Amino acid sequence: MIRGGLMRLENLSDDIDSSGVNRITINDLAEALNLTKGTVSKALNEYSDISEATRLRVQRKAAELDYRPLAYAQAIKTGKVRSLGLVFQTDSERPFLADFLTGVSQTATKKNWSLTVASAVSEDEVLSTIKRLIDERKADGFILPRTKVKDARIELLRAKNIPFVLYGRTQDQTDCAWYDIVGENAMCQAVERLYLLGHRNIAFINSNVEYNFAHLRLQGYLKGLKKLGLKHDDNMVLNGVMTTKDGENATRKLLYESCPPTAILYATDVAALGAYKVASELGLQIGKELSIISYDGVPEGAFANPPLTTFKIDTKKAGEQLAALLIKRVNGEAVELLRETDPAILYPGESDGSPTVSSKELSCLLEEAKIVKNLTKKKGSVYDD
Amino acid sequence: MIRGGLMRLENLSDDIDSSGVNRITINDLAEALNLTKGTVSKALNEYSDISEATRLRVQRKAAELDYRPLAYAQAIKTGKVRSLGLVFQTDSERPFLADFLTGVSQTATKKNWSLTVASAVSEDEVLSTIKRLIDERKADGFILPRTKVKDARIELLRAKNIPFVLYGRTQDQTDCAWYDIVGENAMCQAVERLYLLGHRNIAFINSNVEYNFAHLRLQGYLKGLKKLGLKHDDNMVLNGVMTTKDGENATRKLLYESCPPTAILYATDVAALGAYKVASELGLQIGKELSIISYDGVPEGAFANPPLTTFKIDTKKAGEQLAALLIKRVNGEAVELLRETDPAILYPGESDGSPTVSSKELSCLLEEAKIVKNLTKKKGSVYDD
DNA sequence: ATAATTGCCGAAACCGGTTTCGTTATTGAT
DNA sequence: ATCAATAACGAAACCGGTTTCGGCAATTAT
Repeated sequence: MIRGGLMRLENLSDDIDSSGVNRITINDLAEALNLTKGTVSKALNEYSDISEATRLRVQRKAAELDYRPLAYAQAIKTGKVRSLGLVFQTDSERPFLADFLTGVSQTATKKNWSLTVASAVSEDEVLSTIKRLIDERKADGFILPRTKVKDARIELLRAKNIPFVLYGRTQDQTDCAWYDIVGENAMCQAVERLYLLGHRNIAFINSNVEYNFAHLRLQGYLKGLKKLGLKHDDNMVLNGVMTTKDGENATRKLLYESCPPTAILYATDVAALGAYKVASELGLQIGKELSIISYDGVPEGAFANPPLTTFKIDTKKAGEQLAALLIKRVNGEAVELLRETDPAILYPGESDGSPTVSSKELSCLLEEAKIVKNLTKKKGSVYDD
Repeated sequence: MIRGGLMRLENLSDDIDSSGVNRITINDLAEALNLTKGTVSKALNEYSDISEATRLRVQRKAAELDYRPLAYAQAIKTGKVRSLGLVFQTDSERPFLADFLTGVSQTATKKNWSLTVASAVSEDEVLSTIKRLIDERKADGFILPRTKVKDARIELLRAKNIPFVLYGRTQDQTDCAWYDIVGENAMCQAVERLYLLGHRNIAFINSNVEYNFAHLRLQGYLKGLKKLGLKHDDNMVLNGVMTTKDGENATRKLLYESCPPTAILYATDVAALGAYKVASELGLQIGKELSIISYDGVPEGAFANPPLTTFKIDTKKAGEQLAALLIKRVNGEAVELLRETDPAILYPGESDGSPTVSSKELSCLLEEAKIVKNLTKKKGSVYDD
């Protein structure tokens, strides 16, 4: 530990020894077996020029001594660190993150891989963070959540020839492996369900259509309308709704139309939760005068009153699948074999039902409510921002 | 790429080239500068035996060529991969995880470190996962969230001499660095606040006292009682309440006591949220007949009706501090200098107020409510499990 | 003027694995 | 019996950095 007069200027102390205390290396193992480390390595990696007998002998001894190769020492030759990269943008994906991480990391752990995560506040920062992780080889490949129709991350990784898998799909599918829930089918199914309940004026509150999932859900909604012979009204579709507050405003806007919808379909639960506030404000009973259906299956939906009818997605499973797919991708499997989808499952709540009033009657009801509301001073919450 | 007849049995394909395409290595840099790689390395690492002039020349050239050393190649000599380890147990810490990760990873990124996360379903799995990450050197040190009074993770890392920092404190503080919010002060303050509002019968619904934070919050509650000359009643303290459902049951139990509390203090928001269901069930107005205060500052609390009075913690900041502390720890700073705390900040909502009824009156009210409730058949939710 | 010191850099070892290539003993073919 | 092929392992190069050590030139001390 003595450096003969030289010093790293920034180094603070050397007395911490967290380094390989008693670590057993491949040399130790080779010595114990009276073999060379090359042979041991080949045995552990199942090379064909090692006899069955010595392979077993080596593997048994390795297990006995609890030998585990240093990931970074392996990487220096193989170029692989057995780590999945995940860079998420810190905005609205909150409700799913924990489940998602659990899924990804459990599968990674099971296969002796690990997970390197980073967060970034903007798209540019996401890109630069991915670049850094690539350059330093902290990850062998990346999981890209929330894919956009045109996604800069995909272009980057494609250009650098780094493996990746999408959570979601995208426009240009070249080199893309993915896992996705077919949300468009769910939306179509939702329109059908509302139609069968008697609704004829069904609106759609969508997320930002830059995201591929929102793009697809809109298609599903439109497909549902077409299938049932309902005509599409541009005023009945609002895009770009990302938060509960947005959802609140969008809902209000739709209800203030001259011919308000008796049912609203939401692309996301967070948006749909905004409807509850508007409904109580306007004295509407959700599931009666106004029916709503949405998508995601966040816990808050189940606690809402009445419980939200929604299409639930299994976020943990998504994480598991994506981890497995990416590992295969890094190991060189063809992307065409690495594309999976699952359906979203409907969880009926009590937020949808047969309309108790027609669109016109609803309009009258709301006219009255608006007058009452303007007379009553709203009491502000301390949390209001 | 030809292996002369040999083959790794498990390998699927070799034609994927995600390895260093066009990566610029330290050799390239050395060549461009007409120096040896050793000199370049020393220049970049600010060794004192490199002249100011060449140091600058090297660093400029490195920036120009966008040279970034491979983390794993550095690690092979230094033993450090510049990565923070975080293994979380997948149970109830959901609401904080996203913010926490954001904080940790942002600070890590800023200092050119990365974050390796894993999840585990049990304490044993947490321990084995930490062991694996150590053995493979996927992380240089660990952040331990949710420390227990006696914590097996601490014992493990202490024994292996691996750096770690606690989110929370613990009983045996040997070798421990930490960041924590002084929740015990918040609890004491809450008791005081309720006392000043006129409450004399204040109950406490606590989390599992195995966790150090719960242990401390109980101390804070007791200290508050003592300070104000209120006598401590064992029936007014319930431990082990972890979920909203638990909180509901615990609240009900307290209210069914012969002398029910007019105010309940909760160690966590998730527990306190259970009170809302009980209150609506029993026809109690929170903030009037029953006052509640809790701790954490989860978003749901602000949306609750009436909004929850709670002590908010800045989880993102906690992540940032812990990342910074751990990096310093890995760099060899003494633990005594790496211990930080912050106060929890009170966010007054409307869930606490002067009691509108005495404890005895409340008891009568509840007696009536119970009879009514038994007559009314409760309509089950589809989400009930 | 000579010896000792210092500043600065090159040469080479080293870290712990993986992979290539060479070597020996054995087997099979002619 | 001879030769080619094969099976199984050893020897050594190699990966991309870091760190030790040695050496030369310039400076300082004697």
